[in-house]
This record gives sequence, C-alpha cells and structure tokens, in this order.
Amino acid sequence: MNADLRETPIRVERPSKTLRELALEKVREAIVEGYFKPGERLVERDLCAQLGVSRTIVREVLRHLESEGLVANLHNKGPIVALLDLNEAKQIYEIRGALEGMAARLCAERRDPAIVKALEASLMGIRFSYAAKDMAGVLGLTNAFYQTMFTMVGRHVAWGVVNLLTVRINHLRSMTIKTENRDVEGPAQMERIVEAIKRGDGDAAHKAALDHVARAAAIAEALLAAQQTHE
Amino acid sequence: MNADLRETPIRVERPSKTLRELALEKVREAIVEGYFKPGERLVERDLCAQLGVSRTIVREVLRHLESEGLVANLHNKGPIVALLDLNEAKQIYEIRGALEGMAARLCAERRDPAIVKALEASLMGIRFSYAAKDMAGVLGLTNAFYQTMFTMVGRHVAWGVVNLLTVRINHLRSMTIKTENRDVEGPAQMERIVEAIKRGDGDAAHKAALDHVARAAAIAEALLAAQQTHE
DNA sequence: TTAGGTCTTATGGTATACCATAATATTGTC
DNA sequence: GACAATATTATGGTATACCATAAGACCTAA
Repeated sequence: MNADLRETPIRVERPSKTLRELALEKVREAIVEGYFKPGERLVERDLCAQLGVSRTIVREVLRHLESEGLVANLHNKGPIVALLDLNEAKQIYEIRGALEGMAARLCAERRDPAIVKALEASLMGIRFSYAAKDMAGVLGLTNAFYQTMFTMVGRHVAWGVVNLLTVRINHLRSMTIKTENRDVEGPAQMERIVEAIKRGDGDAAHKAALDHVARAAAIAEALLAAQQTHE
Repeated sequence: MNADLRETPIRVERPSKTLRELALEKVREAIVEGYFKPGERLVERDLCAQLGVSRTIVREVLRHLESEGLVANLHNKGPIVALLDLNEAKQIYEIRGALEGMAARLCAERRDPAIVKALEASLMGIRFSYAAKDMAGVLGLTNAFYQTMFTMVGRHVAWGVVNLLTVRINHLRSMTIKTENRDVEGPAQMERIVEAIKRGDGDAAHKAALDHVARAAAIAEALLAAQQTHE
C-alpha cells in the first residue's frame, strides 16, 4: 500500500490493546509517578488484585519492566521497584548529556525552521506550566521538547534510549524541577539550546544541551545528598 | 551483615538459575548468533518444543526480549526476530560512537596504567583471534575491550546501553569484522584508542573511538547496500 | 526474655487448560 | 482453472492449578 492510501478514511483501525499492554502502561505509570516507590515489593498476587488481571499478565508485565530497568528481581526478595543510587543517577544524566548534545547539534546543523518552531512551542508550554504550577505539565512538555529534538532529526533509536533512562530518574526529575529558581533557570537554559539551533550553531547547541543536563544533574545530586542526610 | 563478613569463605552460594533465566540466555544467544534470523517468526509452541519448557516460560522470555529490542511483536503476525534496517543500524553506530567516545575520554583522563594494561590484553587477544580465524573470539574480545573501557571508569549504565544496542547489530558486526583488511585495520584503530589513553590525551582518545565506530558503520552500510542489491 | 523448634502462610516457579480468532486447507460451483 | 464458501488447524491471549520453598507466626523450654 503506497503512502497515498495509508491515510485513507476507510483504513481498518488497529486492534484494541491487549490486557497485557494496558497493564504494562498502568504499572509503568504507577512506578514513574511514584505510586509504587523505589524499593517497594511488587507482590504478584497483590498486583493481580489491584489490576484485576491474572498472574500470567502480571508476570509478563514484570518481565518487561525488569528489562527496562524499572523493576529489579532479587532471588530472595521477589520483584521490587528498582532503587537508584546517586552514582547511577549521575551516569544517566551523563548519558543524556552525550545523546541530547548530539541531537542538539544535529538540529542546529539541519537548519530547519520547523524544528525551531516546534521547540519554541514546547518551551512556551513549559513556561506556561511553571506559571500555572503544573509540574506534571512541566515534565510532560520537557519530554516533548526532547522528543521533538530527537525525532525531527530522525534519531528515534537514541530517543528510545534517552526515554528509557529518563523514566528511571523521573522521581528525581520531579524533584529537581521544583527547586527554587529552577522555573526561571531551566527554561532559560533550554532557550539557549533553541537559540543556538536557530542560528545553526552546532557547537553552541551541543554545549547548551550539555550545560542544561549538567545543571540538572548537579541539582539532583544535591537533593539526593540532602535526602540521605535527613534519613 | 557488615562488609567484613560479605566476602567470608562460608558465605552461602547464590541459588541456581531459574528455568526462565536459562531459557532467556538460550533464546537471546540463538538470536544473536543467527540461529533465529531477522524476520523469522518465533512461534510459542515451537519454542516450547525446542527449549523443553512451558508456554509460561516462553512468553516471559519473549516479553523480556521484546523490551530489549531483539524481538518485535506485531498484532497480526505474532512475535518475530526484530528486523534492523540500515537507518536504525546507523543510529546505533552513532550512539555507540557518542558513548564509547565518552568512555575513551574518561579512560584517558583517569591515567590509570591498569586500564591500559587490560585494554592491551584484549587487543592482543583480538589480534590472536584474527590470526586463528576465530571470528567468535574476535567478537567476544571486542566486547571485552569495550566492557573494560566502560567498567574501569565506573560507567556500568552506559555499558548496559551500549551492550543492548550492540547485541541488536551483532549480525552486522559478524559481517563487518570479516571484510577484507578489517583484521588489520580494526585492531590498528583500536590501538590508536589505547595509545591515546596511554598518553592521557582525552580528545585524541575520544576522536579515535569515534573514528573506529564511524569506520565500522561505513563498512556495515556498504554491506547492507550490497545485500539489498543482491536481493 | 530469649532462643530454638514447629507449624502455617505467603509467594514465586512452572505447567496446563480453555477460548477466540486468524490463517490455512479443502471442497464445491461455475 | 479460478473463485467463493466452509471447515479445520494454528496460535496468541488469558486464567487457573499445583508445587516447593522461604518467610513469618506461634509455642515451649530454659
């Protein structure tokens, strides 16, 4: 079927999602949003009761999330929500820096006004969400910002990698975006990325992206350190 | 139990692997080694018969491999060994470049003779394997080379990412290492990485790592192009 | 009160059953 | 021989059963 027919109004709809797919989304979101906390046991029979599905579904969901790094399976403890120590968090920020820097550079070199427009739209939405104190919106739109960066230069594999890693530090991210002055500083840093992309400066875009992630990593490190001090 | 007792000689050994863990290793290896070919259907009942396990085990293994990107699950086709097109392969090489470049730089900056020694040992083994026409050895030791680079600077998360991606292009890699002159050129390029690390030159190590991956990507692209021409 | 032994329960590992639907094979008609 | 209709088989989706073992509760003796 050529491209012309792909969008035809008579096209048969994609089948509904399986129970397993729905359950996977639910559990992943419950972990990412903090409903299930790091270190918390994920007892199969409890999940069955909560989700209203069989153990087959639950086990398959757990296998998937294990592979994604969101769940850890310990031989004498059963599955738990994966913990994330400071060292791992730092490494994740570092990898993001390497890949987001690469994507920013490619965006700048592409010299496509559509990219700039899309990024500016996301950034505007981020500012708006901050103003409305909508932190879920801030996170979601920040994801959209980066997804735009990666996908508009055709890097969906790298986006997949970044996405998987970012999900693992979502709790940290939801903390860093709330720190004092981050509502101003964060968007300002992202604007520097966009400006560099706008003027086609690959090096500057790369550096701005690295700086932004490095700053977020520093804030996360301070938060984790404070958290351990208070315990 | 404090750290002193953790390494005690009376410590109880870790339990044997579950059937699922064993099956996962088998299927992953069968895919990576080419026993199951890209695009080939992975019929659950067939896998049960081949592995000698129940559908529960097989399904959980498939879920895991799906998450790793080695298996694709299509709604009207069932699970298949994931195909890899040229575009995705190129992106994987690019990501490897970004991360391996980062690791090489960190190795150089660490200025640790143990790193150089370990890398030289892997490289020697690679050369020896080439001489013995042991391609499995070449692949394995190349993995060891990079695993050393990442883990000796404490980047196990990045190594995990690179490993997952590399597994997806293993078939391509087993082809690129066999191309004419690659037995000389490959190790020579890797030696440039090691030399830069030895003299503590981060920029040079970074560049050498990027060059090496870029060259491998170019060879892979040529191979894929030739493959499509012959079809 | 503590420690050891015993009993009970919780839980993950693994297998199998059943169903719905898609795919394939077969049959009949033109 | 081609095509449509029908029957059969293959296959993934999902649930449940059963087991072994670990964890926890409880009891008893010192």
